[in-house]
Amino acid sequence: MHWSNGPAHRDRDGRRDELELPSHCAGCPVREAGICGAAGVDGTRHFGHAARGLNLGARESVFAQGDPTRHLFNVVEGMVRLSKDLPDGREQVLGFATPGSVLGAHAGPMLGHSAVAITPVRVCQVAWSRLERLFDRFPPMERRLREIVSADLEAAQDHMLTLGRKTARERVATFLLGLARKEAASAGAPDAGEVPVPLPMSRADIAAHLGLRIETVSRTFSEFSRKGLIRPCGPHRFRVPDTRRLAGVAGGDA
Amino acid sequence: MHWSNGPAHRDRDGRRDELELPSHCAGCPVREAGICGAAGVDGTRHFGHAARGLNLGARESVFAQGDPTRHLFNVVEGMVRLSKDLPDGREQVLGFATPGSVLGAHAGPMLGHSAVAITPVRVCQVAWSRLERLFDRFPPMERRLREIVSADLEAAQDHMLTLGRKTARERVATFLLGLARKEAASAGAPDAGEVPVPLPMSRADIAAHLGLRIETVSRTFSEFSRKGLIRPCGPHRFRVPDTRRLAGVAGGDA
DNA sequence: CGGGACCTTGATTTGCCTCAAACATAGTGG
DNA sequence: CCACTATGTTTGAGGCAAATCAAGGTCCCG
Repeated sequence: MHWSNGPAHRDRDGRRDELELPSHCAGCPVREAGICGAAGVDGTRHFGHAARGLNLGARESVFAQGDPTRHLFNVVEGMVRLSKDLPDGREQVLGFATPGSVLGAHAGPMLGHSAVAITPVRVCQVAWSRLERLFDRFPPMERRLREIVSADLEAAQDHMLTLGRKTARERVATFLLGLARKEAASAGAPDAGEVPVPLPMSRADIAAHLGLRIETVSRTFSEFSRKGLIRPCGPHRFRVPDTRRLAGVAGGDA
Repeated sequence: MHWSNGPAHRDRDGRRDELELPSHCAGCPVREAGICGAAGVDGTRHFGHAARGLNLGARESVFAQGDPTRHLFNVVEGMVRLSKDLPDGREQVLGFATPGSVLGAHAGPMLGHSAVAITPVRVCQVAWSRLERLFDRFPPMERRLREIVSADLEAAQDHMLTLGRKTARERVATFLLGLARKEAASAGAPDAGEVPVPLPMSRADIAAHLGLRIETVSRTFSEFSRKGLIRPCGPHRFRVPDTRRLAGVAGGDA
């Protein structure tokens, strides 16, 4: 192959691509799931040049409630806690963002919630001003963003059902089952059983997510352990021996 | 004006427009707020031809949880109750759609909730298959839809805070205040005080929205009346004498 | 080995739910 | 026009699930 002056500069179809991507995009694990991958290699390249990679340590803030809506973020690695505060200090955790999640997709000029890293986190940051120009050029990117926001809305609606109508036991079971299913899906496991599920957030975060108090969450974890619904491996990891049984306690959701 | 062969066939800029719109779009009150108005008169015309107007009576269903995602709906007139059911019959009302709201913007193949008319309703129905072609031709429409879905997501997040962290009194106050503000905004009033606010939904709907029981909602209404926080005009209309005071009971939300 | 953050467990209180019944209001048919 | 029913709303009394109050335990890190 006399025309090749280096290894793997063309992919198996003979098109150039990886070569022309910004270095921080080349091995990105969420490219296909994220906005950047929606408009082909050309779109990814332009997106990559408009974006900036950020690394944050645990407890560092991505943005705070009330900040101006200047950037969109794509979570690449780690977990981010999204929360909304009442003026008197009460706090609701809206959800936990994982790789592939989009943050900051607000319609208004102010962000309605805060985003704080729970674990070390890598995010991709793009200014809205640049993003709008990208969307004009690559409409599939905007479509992808719309689909992601729609999926977030559906998740929010599921959680409204949980908060409004489920008991403490059902809420905790729903939460653990959701984590386990997500973990199984991202690990490619067929069923959520016996996959060790990481639980990086604190009991306080879980309580604030489920509309409960720390003590109630802790008691419910203990009860589930006693009944064999979960098998904890330290306070921040667990297994689900019988997915079906946990789903029964969770009360379904369709 | 010898070239004019009829009244008002050209607008004040001299361009043709109303003339070429489908008759059901000509006087549409939500055109500017909706998806259809996002891409100029040309976009509205194409949207109007792809859409079908539907009139529904109270209690009639727009769509049901589990239905395939085939159409997008734009509410033109009336109020629609969005709800999500648990298999055992418990139900959470996710929200109440009013003129301008978009329904059926789901990413997945199945609808995650039901939509039922509370009052007589007029909606505009478009098949997703046609809508996607419209979006390809008029990207601003897709942008508008994205913005609407983002706003819905933010509303859902506000409601998660209400469901997860507020007391019964705060929930009811938040709900009534929200209705009053929306009514004042749509009536063009500067403040929500003294505008009579319609309350078309039943106590059961309100309870199912706020994660409470009917009795609790009714008791709280009675308490608010006694304290002068609201002035009911029959069970389905009320006034807010002092917006500030009601907002105090609502516990804020930013 | 001391200090602090986090988690678990126990005892008690309470806000909302549950159960129960009376009271409106509207529609129906005699 | 008025029983009669169905549907929705209000009010009352008592119970319970989760909050609150209060220790004590565990883990990590300096």
